[in-house]
Order: sequence, then C-alpha cells, then structure tokens
Amino acid sequence: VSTSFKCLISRYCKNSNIFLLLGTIMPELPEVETVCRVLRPKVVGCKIVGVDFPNNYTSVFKFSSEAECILGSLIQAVERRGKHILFHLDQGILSCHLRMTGRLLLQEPLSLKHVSLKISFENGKALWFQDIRKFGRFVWHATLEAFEKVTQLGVEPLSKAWTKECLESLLKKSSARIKGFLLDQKNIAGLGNIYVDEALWFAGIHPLTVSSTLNHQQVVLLQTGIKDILSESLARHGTTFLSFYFDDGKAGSYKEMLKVFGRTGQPCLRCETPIIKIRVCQRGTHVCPCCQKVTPC
DNA sequence: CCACATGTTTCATC
DNA sequence: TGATGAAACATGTG
Repeated sequence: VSTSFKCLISRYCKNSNIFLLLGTIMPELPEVETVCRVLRPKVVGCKIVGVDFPNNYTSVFKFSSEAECILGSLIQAVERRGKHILFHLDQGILSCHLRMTGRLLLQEPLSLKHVSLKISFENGKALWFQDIRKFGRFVWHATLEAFEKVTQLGVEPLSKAWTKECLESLLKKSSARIKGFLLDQKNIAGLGNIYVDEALWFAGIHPLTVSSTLNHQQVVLLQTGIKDILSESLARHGTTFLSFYFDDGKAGSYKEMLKVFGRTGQPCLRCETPIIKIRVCQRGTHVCPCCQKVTPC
C-alpha cells in the first residue's frame, strides 16, 4: 500500500462524518482494488445480521436463497479477483460484481432509490449497494474453488504470473480481434474498455489486429503496457474516482493520464494526429489513426 | 424518439 | 465442440 494511499485512508477516517461513497462510474481492476482497500478495514470482523432489499429487487442475488446463506456469517477478509469483490465468510464466499453502475456505501444514502441491497452488521453499521442499472450481482459460493470454476477468470495482470511468455501463449491460441481478446475475462482478469484502449495505444497496436498475428515486439510492449498502466492507475486510485468524495474533492485520479480514452478529436500525444473513435466488438474504441495501424507504419 | 454508454450472460452462427 | 461475435439486460443522458 503506497504512502499516498495511507494518507488518503487516514484522512478519510478522520472525516468519517463526511459523505462516503465507494464506487466509480466504470469500475475496472484499479477501481475495484481501490474499493477493496477502503472497504477492508471497515468490514473485516463484522457479523452479518440482516439482509434487506429496500426496493424489492431480489435479483441482486443470483439465487434468492443466497441471502440466507450469509446470515450470521463473519467477514474474515476482503479480496479482489478480476473485477469481483470477494467477501470471505466463515461459511463460504460472497462475491460482488459492480458491473457498470454499482456502488457500495458505508453510510445510509440520502435516497434509497436504486439501492438494491442492505447488509446489516451486528455492530449497528451496514453496507448499502446502490446500482442504477441493476446489472450488479452478489453471488454466494461454498468455496473459492467453486467461484473460480463458475467465473473461469484468466490471469491477474498485476501478479507474477503476468509475463510476456504468458501473454504470448494466450495470443497464439486466439483468432479474435485483440480488443475482444483483451476484454475477455477468461484471458486476462480485470481489463475493461478504458484500459484496453490505453494499452493498445501504448503498444501502437490497432484494436482490429488478429491476436495471433502480433509480432514479438508488440507482445512485449502490450504486456508491459498493461502492467504499467494498471499499476499507475491503482497508485492514483483509478480513473473515475471523482465520485469518491473527500473534504477538498481532489482525490487523485488517473483521468488526467488518459492518452486516448475520451480524447476523440484531440491531438495524439505522440504524433498530434487527431484521435478518432470507431466501433470494435460493439464497444466505443479510441485510436490514433497514425500510431495504431493494422499493418504497422 | 433514437443513439449511445458500460460488463457480462446468453444465444446464434460459423 | 469450441470459438467468436452480436443481442440482451436496465436506465439515464444528450
């Protein structure tokens, strides 16, 4: 944990009366990890004594019976796997996926609109799940192995397992476009639209390039780019953390570091060619038409 | 009203 | 059968 993050936490703790919101607009790996780090000291050791659905949206659990599974359990640890938040309980694991608009709150929101779940603790505190689009899901798993089997998540890009050899062997097996390959959580766990666009620009690779055709240099650039971009974003507590409220409203943000995402029409920071936005794999995709070509310049 | 935004699941098609 | 890609999901915004 970086020094700046410790400062952030300590300042947040001192001002716990200030509105607190754990969440982002588009949570990917760095954002989910940041949520976990803030959440961990607050909920570990808490015993779950109540599960409520303020808006009767019971589908927030994949199976309605799961709410009963977690009642009476103690939260022993909070970990991240891909974009999933894992609450390790004394009986099984409760996973939470924020999807696009999910937010976890440690204080009761001003309005219960869009709040699909409230988990109450024995110490009187509670955790609220606010999710405008209702895509977020909680799932209870008997074991970590069961979670892994269901989700089939790929390699963690901030772990030691993330090497150029690892990426190379994965790429060789895929005929998908590189953008789709990188978004597929079964290959690499935690990347989303923002960091995929950023990594491809960094490596000078066009998003439509067929994965298996990347040359060695491109693989090396892509592997280090993904690692460095995610690390730097994590150090800055993610990209969209302006929804993370502090007394001065100036929490660190990776947003200012973005090279292509959301910069349509603005000059490429390497060659000054205007960034264009195209559609790849049904996703808005930002590219520099000069630095990123299917056939390299 | 239509287009678009996000991540995953589901379904269709090669 | 397995891989790939597009639709669906829910809701708000421009």
